[in-house]
Amino acid sequence: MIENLVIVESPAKAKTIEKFLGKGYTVKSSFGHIRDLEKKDLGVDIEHNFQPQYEISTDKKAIVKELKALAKEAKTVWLASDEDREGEAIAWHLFEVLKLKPENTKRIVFHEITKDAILYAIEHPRSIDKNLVDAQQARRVLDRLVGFEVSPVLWKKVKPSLSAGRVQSVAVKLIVEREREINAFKEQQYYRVCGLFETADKAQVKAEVQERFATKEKTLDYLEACKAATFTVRSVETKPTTRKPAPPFTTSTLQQEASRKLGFSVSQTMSVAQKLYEHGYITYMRTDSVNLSDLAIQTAKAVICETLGAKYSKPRNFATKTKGAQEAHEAIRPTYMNKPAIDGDRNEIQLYELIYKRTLASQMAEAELERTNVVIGLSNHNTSFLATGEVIKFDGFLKVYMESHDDETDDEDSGLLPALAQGDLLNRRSITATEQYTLHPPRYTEASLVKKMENLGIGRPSTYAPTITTIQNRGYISKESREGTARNIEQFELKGNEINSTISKKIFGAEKKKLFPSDMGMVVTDFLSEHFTNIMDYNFTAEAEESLDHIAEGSIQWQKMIGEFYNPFHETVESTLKNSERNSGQRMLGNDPVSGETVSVRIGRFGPMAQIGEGENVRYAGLQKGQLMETITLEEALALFKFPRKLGQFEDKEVSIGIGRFGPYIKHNNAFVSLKKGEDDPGTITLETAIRRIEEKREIDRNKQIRVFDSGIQILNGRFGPYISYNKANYKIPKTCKAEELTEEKCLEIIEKEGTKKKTTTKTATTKKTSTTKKKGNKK
DNA sequence: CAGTGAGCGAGCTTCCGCTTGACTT
Repeated sequence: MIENLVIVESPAKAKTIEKFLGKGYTVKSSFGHIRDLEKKDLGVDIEHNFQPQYEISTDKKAIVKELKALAKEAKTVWLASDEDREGEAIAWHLFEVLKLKPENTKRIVFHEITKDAILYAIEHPRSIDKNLVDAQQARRVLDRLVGFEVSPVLWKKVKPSLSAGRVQSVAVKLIVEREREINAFKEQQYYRVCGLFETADKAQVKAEVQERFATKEKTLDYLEACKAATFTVRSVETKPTTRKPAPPFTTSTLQQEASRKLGFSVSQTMSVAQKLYEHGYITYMRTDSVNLSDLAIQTAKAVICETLGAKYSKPRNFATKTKGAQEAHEAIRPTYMNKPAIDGDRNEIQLYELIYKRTLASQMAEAELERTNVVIGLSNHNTSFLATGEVIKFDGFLKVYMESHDDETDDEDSGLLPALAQGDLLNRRSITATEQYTLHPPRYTEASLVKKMENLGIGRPSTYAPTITTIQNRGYISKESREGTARNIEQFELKGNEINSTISKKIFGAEKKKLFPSDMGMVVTDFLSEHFTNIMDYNFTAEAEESLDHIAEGSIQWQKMIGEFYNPFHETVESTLKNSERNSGQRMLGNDPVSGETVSVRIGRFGPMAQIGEGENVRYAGLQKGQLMETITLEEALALFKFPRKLGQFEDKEVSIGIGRFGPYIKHNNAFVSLKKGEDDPGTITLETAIRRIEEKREIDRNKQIRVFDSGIQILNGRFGPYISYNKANYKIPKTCKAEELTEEKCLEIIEKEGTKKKTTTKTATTKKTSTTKKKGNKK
């Protein structure tokens, strides 16, 4: 017999709360939602007022059974899921599924896991807010209807297995639109002019001309003018400013800062944060709130006063401004503010330090700065130089933490300026004019996409990372790094009475871990934008949220809202299925100068491809990595048909050059060797070089083999250490075995064990395999 | 992984938000 059963969402939370409540309370976790719409079917009974068809999720069967048993013998059941829409729904599903009785069930909520907050909650129970639950049901049903009615349209009209949804489709659209802005961007050349001056007491001043010079001629004219000019300080203006610390972390801002400062991916940040949370080092990591508990504010204050002094302390609480924020939790902060460092692996230590400093800084005084602008005039020209200086009078929060920004440039040197006064004459040391190019809008990183989504109110803290993974898995977008190309940059330097010109190389267009749309992403975005304009609208979610708020207030019935959406929506689905063409994104590029036939690109069964002609003499070639159907030129498309290129014979077998999914390769005797990046060009590589590459590859392969058995079993040295290769499948070697000492029998044993394991575990891998074997079977 | 791009038809795919593990090539 137990006195009280308390059910929360997270097991880590359960542990903490159990400690606070002590004897008489059993605290359990539901591990999130326990029930959801039917997995297989639509799960919504359209005919009967959108009645949701719920089922207990397979991975929750065991926990539901356990909770049921405990609830039965408990005197009072406390439903303590989060205080937001989803949390309220979880409480309601628990109530329904566990068959709880109203007279001994109590609903409690708290925003922070502190003893006071929990005890207060226990003293102030309420009942389940059915209106809020209905808002959640509407949200759930809406997402299901959109996802499960639009995706099948894509299967029919574009390609099987594709997906569409309220959140993911808009996320892809953001990336597609950005790519198009970049393609449409017209870069402009200009010159930037900087000067180095000297005061009478030999102090140096760096300044920049406020104007951009559009041409080389104008730039050189200006430098000529500088030759004869005298330079005078026209004005000195000093203004005190302050800088405020950023609020403590939410999921989104943590992902952004961890990306900028630590180079973490969005999902990496979340898994490291999860570990910190499970260890009890930080508060909950999926939150949209910047709120801190009073306890946290008080302990931060104590820490700051003790270690840095009272003048550094300025306790504050921040207001959440994010659209659609639900604020069920606190901001992400250290559990104990008096713990500046933790034990853990490198990533955990770094992320904790980031969270610690950010939280502490948020409770610190503003930094006081003094910004100085000095205008330097020329005697013979009305364009002036501007020197800026920034002096920190009081560092305040900057002592521990400074937020980073996406568009940071490192060449901004606004440090200390020497004492200058109006009318001071300055000596010209040197003036340099450097060729520049305007930059296209930046591609999204994972983290900047999350920021954008949050601004639009699309997605939730628990879904940012999974959504980004999904749209990559579907092949709509990919995270890539590109090397960029070197370009000659001209620089003119005026020193004394001479102007010297130098040329230096600078890399342009380099991208690091940026999000690029694929052809499929673009075709699907266009298709959806054409037929489902309202869902693709950036305001769709925001407007839906407004309706959900009305449901939560009790002013509309949830089925009414869904009905108003569904009826016209379903008609669009039907008419699109009936009337729209299959969409392969085909684009005509022109005519082949040799045959005169048309050249086009489109998405084929195996991805984007180029095509010459139609009917009998049709020829195909796949597009290369980095090429987009939207931007490929006729010349680039024609070049794809030059492969495979025959080079000649080696060891009585033909050597040819081809271009595959992973770039250009050499084919010889059914073996494949990649060309060397940056050195070999597939269009011009000679037989001699190709043979050298083949021989290099053979040498590497020889070193790869640890042991080879007659049965075909091989022990190889791979990227992740030694492994067993047999019948084109790879097997992991258990840590207890030494690769060099493995016998053939032992290998077979491992293969058998791994083989049977695979069937039960990796679902995605097995389904993929069956689909490919099917295709092969069909061909024969 | 190194090429492919036909057509038929069965059977499958798919959403967003709550939670953790159990996966490792």
